[in-house]
Amino acid sequence: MFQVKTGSKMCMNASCGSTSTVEWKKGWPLRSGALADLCFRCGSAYETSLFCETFHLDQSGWRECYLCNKRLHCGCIASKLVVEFMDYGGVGCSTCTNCHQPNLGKIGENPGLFSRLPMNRQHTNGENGMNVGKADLFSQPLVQGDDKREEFMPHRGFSNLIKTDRLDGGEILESSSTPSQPPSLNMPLAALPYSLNFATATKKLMDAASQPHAVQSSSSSILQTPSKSVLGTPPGTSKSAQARIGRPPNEGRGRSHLLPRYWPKYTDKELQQISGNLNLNIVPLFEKTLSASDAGRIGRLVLPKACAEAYFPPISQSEGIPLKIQDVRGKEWIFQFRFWPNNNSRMYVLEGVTPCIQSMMLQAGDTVTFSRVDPGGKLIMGFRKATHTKDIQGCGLTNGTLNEDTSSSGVTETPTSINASSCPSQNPEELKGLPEHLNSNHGGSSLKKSEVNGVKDKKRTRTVGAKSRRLLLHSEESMEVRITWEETQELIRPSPSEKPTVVVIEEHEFEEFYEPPVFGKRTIITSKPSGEQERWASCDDCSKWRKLPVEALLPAKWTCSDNVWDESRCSCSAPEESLKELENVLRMSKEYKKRRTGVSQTVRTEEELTGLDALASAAALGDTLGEEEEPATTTRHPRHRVGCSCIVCIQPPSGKGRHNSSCLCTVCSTVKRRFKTLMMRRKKKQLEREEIEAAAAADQENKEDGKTGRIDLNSDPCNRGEVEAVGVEEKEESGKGEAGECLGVAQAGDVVGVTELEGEGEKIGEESKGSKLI
DNA sequence: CCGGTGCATGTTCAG
DNA sequence: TGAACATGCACCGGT
Repeated sequence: MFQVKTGSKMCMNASCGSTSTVEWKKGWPLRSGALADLCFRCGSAYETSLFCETFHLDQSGWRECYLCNKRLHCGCIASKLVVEFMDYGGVGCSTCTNCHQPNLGKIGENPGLFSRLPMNRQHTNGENGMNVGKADLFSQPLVQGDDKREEFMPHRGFSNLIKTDRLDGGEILESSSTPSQPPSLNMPLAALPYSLNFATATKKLMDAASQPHAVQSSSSSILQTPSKSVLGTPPGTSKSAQARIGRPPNEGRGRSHLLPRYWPKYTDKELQQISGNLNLNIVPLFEKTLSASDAGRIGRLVLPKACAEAYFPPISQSEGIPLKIQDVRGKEWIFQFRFWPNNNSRMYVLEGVTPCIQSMMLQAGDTVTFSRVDPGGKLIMGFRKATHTKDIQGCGLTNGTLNEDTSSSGVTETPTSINASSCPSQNPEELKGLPEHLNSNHGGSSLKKSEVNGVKDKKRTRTVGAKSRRLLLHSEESMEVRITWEETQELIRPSPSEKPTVVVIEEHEFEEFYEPPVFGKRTIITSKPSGEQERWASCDDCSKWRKLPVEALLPAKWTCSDNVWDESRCSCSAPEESLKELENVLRMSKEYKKRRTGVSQTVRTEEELTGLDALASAAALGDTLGEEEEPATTTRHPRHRVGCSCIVCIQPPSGKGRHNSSCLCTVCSTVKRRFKTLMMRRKKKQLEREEIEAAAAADQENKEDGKTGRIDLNSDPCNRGEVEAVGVEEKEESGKGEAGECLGVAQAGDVVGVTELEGEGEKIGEESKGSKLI
């Protein structure tokens, strides 16, 4: 049940360097794949890769919080230092099962590994028996009142640890709870699952950073940790703030150690941005480049086994558990975290990720990042968009290999660093965006580019290899990248200096330009309930959305620094607009895209949208867009979305946004015109039907009278009339459709304020033109 | 028939 | 060589 093994390994602490005999325990009820060893000489923590095979707790077991390592916040010793972990949703610990006090608090209040020494001494077992924290306290699944814990403290040789100044609890607490701690300081801690030993890890990093020989050690993962100067430098002021540095696990190549490609590669700036956006302290855990399968519709994201076992809650059942993960915008998602048996092993997946992936507009090749919020332990999911291949291929530093980097996570995209670094013709300013290890001019690193993060490029990009790349290009999702001519039309703008010559052809006015058109930036126009319109554009550097005047016309390449309309947001460092507004814009962007795709696939092939559909689109669009806080679904029917033409969704809106009956806006006039035409058509049809019926009756009467003609028993005069009427209708319809007549049913005045995406006004018009009558 | 689910299999790569 | 992972595919249930 409980095993203790001893072994020998090199202490990672460069200042120690001893080949210590360490002791580790197999079978922590915490995480598989991550155990802590302690160097006998210096006390540095090891991370070993033993898999928890001895026993495996299910989620009903007793343990400490896997996320935040918190326990005993209530200070209730009688609770055996155990709390019941009730919520796997990323929330963290629940309440002490003994005193029922909430088990939430700040790290500083949390008795950490060594800060519990006074308490541990209560459990000290003999001269050398020492409680080293988790290893002792949670080596067994205990139930309340279980005192067997004392039997599982067979540690020997730890006495000197207690005496070590390094392991002073107060010092640890201070270092691990310092509020001003820069985010990067946490990164290496993240490599320690459960932040096992905050103090020693921090100390080790500091020691390593201060000792040149440690940095030179190619085998040490400390190589990739941020330098001391970086740690102490406010984000954004250091060139390293832009450095995308992989933060590796603490040590070694054990079986369950994270491969370098999963090391979180946040720049400090990104981390700061995320932390700022969420106002939280973010601890990067790992990241994964999306495969075609991950980004596909199947909605399953394959998790690296080691990462899943190291950072996600342990699961014993294949069905897994629901896992709550928050995205960088603060939206919470619940995924099913589960596994499949696979070759005597496990394959971990997150199920139900499609909506999240789509909301982030991710594709195969993009990267999702997983972080943890400390304190609290909430899981955060971010992302980084892959850059265009063309931006990288042929550029010197990356040697033509496909680099997954990067414009980054959601609201905090910073593509410039790697983009810039990829191009040989850089000025010194641009070089500031280089990761330190890529830029030999800074920091004196002599690493070759192919050895970035201690791993060859091909390894980093393995998951987007030739096969994946092919899939990437031809996957259905990626087809959206292929911009259509119709879409291109929207981006084309007359040359700014050009004045059009108006030519009238068959009573239609055309603008002629002699200069070739220029491409503009795609933007989104929204409307407030008041009717005021706003234009939104995404910065090409940081991808933040900026609110602009509706009359603003942007060049193809536009960044925050070009934002002459809003001085407070003319820099990429400026925060984005409110979340609500952004959600609205992003939703519209998505819907816009969807609508465009849908339109190109349906309307283009056949004018299937009826006048009612077009009307419903207009109504639903207006309804949705007119109300800023409305979700993507219509308020009428949660399952229906913009454009839905069902009877529910086309109901006239009520309350806010309703147009006055005298309104003469485009939509209202269209509705009125349709209504008028419809009434005329109905009247006409009725007349025709009456005429046909009368004719049929007369004909039958004649036949009966003459008794010479045969009666067609299969003929239904009414139906025949109906068919003929439909025929007439269709004929008439096509004619009117070509003439641009818009018909439909709706009550005039029932249309809400309509907000147009750029070009949508024409789009609706086009739909109407091609629409059939009802 | 279609989409979801669970598992199997082929490929890649680290040890 | 075996573990990890990407993806194919059979099965099953719902429509």
